[in-house]
Amino acid sequence: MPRISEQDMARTRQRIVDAASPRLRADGIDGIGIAALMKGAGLTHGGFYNHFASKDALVVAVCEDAFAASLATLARTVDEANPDRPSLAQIVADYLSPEHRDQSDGGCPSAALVSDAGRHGPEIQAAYAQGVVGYLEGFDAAQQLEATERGETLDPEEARRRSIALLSEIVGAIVLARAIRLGDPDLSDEILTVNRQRHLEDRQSR
Amino acid sequence: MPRISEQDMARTRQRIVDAASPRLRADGIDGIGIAALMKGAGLTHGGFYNHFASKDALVVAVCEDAFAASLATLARTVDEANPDRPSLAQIVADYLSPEHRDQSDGGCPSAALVSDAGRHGPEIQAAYAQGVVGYLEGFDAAQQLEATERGETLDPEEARRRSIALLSEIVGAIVLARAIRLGDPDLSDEILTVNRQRHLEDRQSR
DNA sequence: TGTACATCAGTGAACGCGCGTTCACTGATGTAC
DNA sequence: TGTACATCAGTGAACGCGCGTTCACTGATGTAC
Repeated sequence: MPRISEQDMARTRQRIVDAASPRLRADGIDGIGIAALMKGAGLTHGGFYNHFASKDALVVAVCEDAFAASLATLARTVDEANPDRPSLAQIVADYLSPEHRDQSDGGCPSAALVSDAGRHGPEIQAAYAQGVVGYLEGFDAAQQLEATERGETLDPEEARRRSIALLSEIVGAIVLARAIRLGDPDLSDEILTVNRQRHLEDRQSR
Repeated sequence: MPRISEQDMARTRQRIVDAASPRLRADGIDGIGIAALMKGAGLTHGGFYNHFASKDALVVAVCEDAFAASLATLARTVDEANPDRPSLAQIVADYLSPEHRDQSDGGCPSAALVSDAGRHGPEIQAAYAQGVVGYLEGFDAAQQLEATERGETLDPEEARRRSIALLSEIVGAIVLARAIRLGDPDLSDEILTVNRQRHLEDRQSR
């Protein structure tokens, strides 16, 4: 009965999400309009509401999607089947790299959307919070695995506290580095470098 | 010759800055318009350009003003003439309090404007960067004073690294806490609490 | 002191533009028989 | 198999609105004489 299959509908919807994701991160939720986002997906703006009830609903979908992709990378740190799995330190080093700072349209949605989420409603904040929960669980798991490999045990509550502090520090570092990239490039680099090094020291002294 | 004195002009300009400062922090640079900001200052929007060359110029002025006020509070930690001067730990505890999180229109401009700065031009980023430099200098000075009081010496480079890590952590913690306040209030509180406690431990173990 | 004039901060209409959302329409696809 | 009809994803004009900025104007204040 429908003109196109459910599968095609889902594909188009995903195309909209894929096109919107980088632009929302780069320009902010209020920094780019429906028309431009739909044009980026190769569509006209009127059809948007066949797929989403509102712009907020799209933002929720983008949050879910972007966090899922980001968490998949994090999950590789605990993929015991993968002999080349990255360490948590490696993940942090990548996160705090100048490349990640300068790639504002991709990368971690935590960093790109954090202030936007704070200025929007409960639906968007709930989607964002789910992503934060996922990050903390990923950090917890990575810490536990690395402790086990060193033959140590790690109190789950202590692991959680470290995960929260780690997420706060890397999110803070990258948003600060991005905020002054054009205004004081040296200080921007220094913020990334210092936080990268401090995390390495932490790991070594443990 | 001029209709009103230079002093009156400066007063009106300051009134615009004072009215704009909380609203820009709460709604974001792109979240509120010139007309609304001028109305908040009791003026009509057309006169705006008698005082500022552009909206960006106002944002620069607001950055300078808000950081100056914030840094004045920080400077009290090293005011040796003040017997009741707050410790750095107290400053951090206030910064990471639920009250500061919920007062999104005031408080630290670092936190409120960090993502906005990242999405705007070099002028705004330069003003923002100046504020960050001020914060770091304030943290350095407070650490040195507290080390001296404990009869210790603190390597300036180590102090700077700690200042950078501290600023990253508290900015990250508060923007994350604000981003999920409506979506997961318990986790929002937990992020503040954990970072507060970690900072206290740090100080004790040193 | 009184009058004519110049200055210019502030007013409010207007500029072109983009916003989120609605809606009458289109035309390719599917079903019914 | 062929034809009539229903569905509905996608189109593009339009809704009312707010944006940053410009500009002709106003009227209170200052200077000149």
